[in-house]
Amino acid sequence: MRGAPTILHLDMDAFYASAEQAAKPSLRGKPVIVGGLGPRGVVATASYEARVFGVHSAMAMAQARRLCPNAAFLIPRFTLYRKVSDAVMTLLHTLSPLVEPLSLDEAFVDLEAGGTEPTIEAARAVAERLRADIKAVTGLTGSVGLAGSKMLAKIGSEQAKPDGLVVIEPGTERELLGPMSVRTLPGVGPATAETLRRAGIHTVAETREAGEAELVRLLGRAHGASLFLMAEGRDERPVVAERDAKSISVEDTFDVDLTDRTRVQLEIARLADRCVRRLREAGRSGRTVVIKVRRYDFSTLTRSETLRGPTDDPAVVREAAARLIDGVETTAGVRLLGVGVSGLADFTQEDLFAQAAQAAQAAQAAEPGQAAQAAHEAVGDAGRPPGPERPEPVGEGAGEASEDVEKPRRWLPGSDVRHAEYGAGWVQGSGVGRVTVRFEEPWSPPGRIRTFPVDDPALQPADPLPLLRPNAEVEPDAEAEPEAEEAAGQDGGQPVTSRP
DNA sequence: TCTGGGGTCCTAGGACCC
DNA sequence: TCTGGGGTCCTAGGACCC
Repeated sequence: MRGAPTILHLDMDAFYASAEQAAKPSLRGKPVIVGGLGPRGVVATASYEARVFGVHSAMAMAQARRLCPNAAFLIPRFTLYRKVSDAVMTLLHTLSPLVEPLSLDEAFVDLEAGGTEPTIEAARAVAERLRADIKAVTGLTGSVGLAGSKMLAKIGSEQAKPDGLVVIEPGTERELLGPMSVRTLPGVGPATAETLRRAGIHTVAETREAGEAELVRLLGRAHGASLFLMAEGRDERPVVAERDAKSISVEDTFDVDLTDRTRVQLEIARLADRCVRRLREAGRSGRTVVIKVRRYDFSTLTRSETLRGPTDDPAVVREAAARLIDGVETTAGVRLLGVGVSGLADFTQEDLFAQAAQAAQAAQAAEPGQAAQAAHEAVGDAGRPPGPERPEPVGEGAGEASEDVEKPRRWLPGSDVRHAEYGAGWVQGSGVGRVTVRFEEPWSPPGRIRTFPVDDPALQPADPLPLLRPNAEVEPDAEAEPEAEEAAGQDGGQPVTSRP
């Protein structure tokens, strides 16, 4: 707890939906729903106009369509969101070296570590300027909470939404928290809330009154103790700059349950390859391979296998995943499959080579019986030596030949296109051999719709346009804050993203 | 047309070791 | 042969978060 509100929490407002409205002038002021568009999709973000109809994150897309049939339904465009996010995070780093991102659209900043004077006035001034800079650099709005702890800063930004700033003055925390729902506290989800409700605990004040011993009895050691501290407004968790990932995983939900065993095995192999691709992009390797299976009835199980040493070899991960799925009954139907890797190490391929040699030495030094055992463990059931043997390119040729086959182009609603004659636009919808495109740019007036055959060669997929017109004057408080200007103009004053 | 995808942390039991 | 106690690793599941 601090005497001054120098912990800042930033939360961008309806981030994905707002980015889409900024990119697509015809959608401004209208309900926009971003999420999975398949039969089993869920809502990722709903614009405020759509929330009026009761649509919210994590809702089944089918229900969202019933509640708000006239909304624009769009697939997420993570490339765009990541670029906007990078620009925002760059602004945050001008405030302090201690920036802790929680997701693409959310972060904590320790202003005191960045040299902001520890007073309400100074913190408020920094936050107001940040909000203005975010607006200038991205065209989007973010809400900010300022408080003496992470928990209160986050509660503040929630109260500030949309497009606001709330300062929670140190000393007022207990009074503020008392009447709030216990669901407000971090770590209290549906299950914990239900446990507490059965014990007659609904508010933060009641949580406090229950006492630590009672909370520990109800919720277990760690959870009970931390909940009691939070309820008292005591939160000493420091802002920590980004930590290394501890696991990497990929998963797919299928439009129709899988029952064919061979298909299940094929999908597991593809997922393993995708997972390793991500692992390698991150420059990491992993030691424990996990598969996840969600069955037709939504029951979910995981199976894992820990290797002798870390690997980033697609064949090794594929084979481990294959062994694991072998032990899982799937005949009744599978709706989701996943493959993940944990126990991550920073090793690159070369490091692993040295490590494998070391492991071999260690095995030799051990008693013969143990060495045999160690070798067996390292190899699993596949009869292969430990370590990063048989390096192999991931991707093409890595058991995914079918992906190279020319597929019919799919025009997903919301995706960017470019037409040889009409220029930049986005897919509004498609069906029965036709695709409808609206031609507009983020800085143009709302544009017109045209329809083409899906295989029209003049129509091509495109990269997202920047949200603000390239080379537009961007002056986030230029004279007062040269650092912010630099952040805004990484590529010569062009904000957020660049045109292909 | 019920329920995504990517993560983190905690718990608990058994193996194994000292 | 009536029987410890702690520490770590592994596996599986569950709650929670965005």
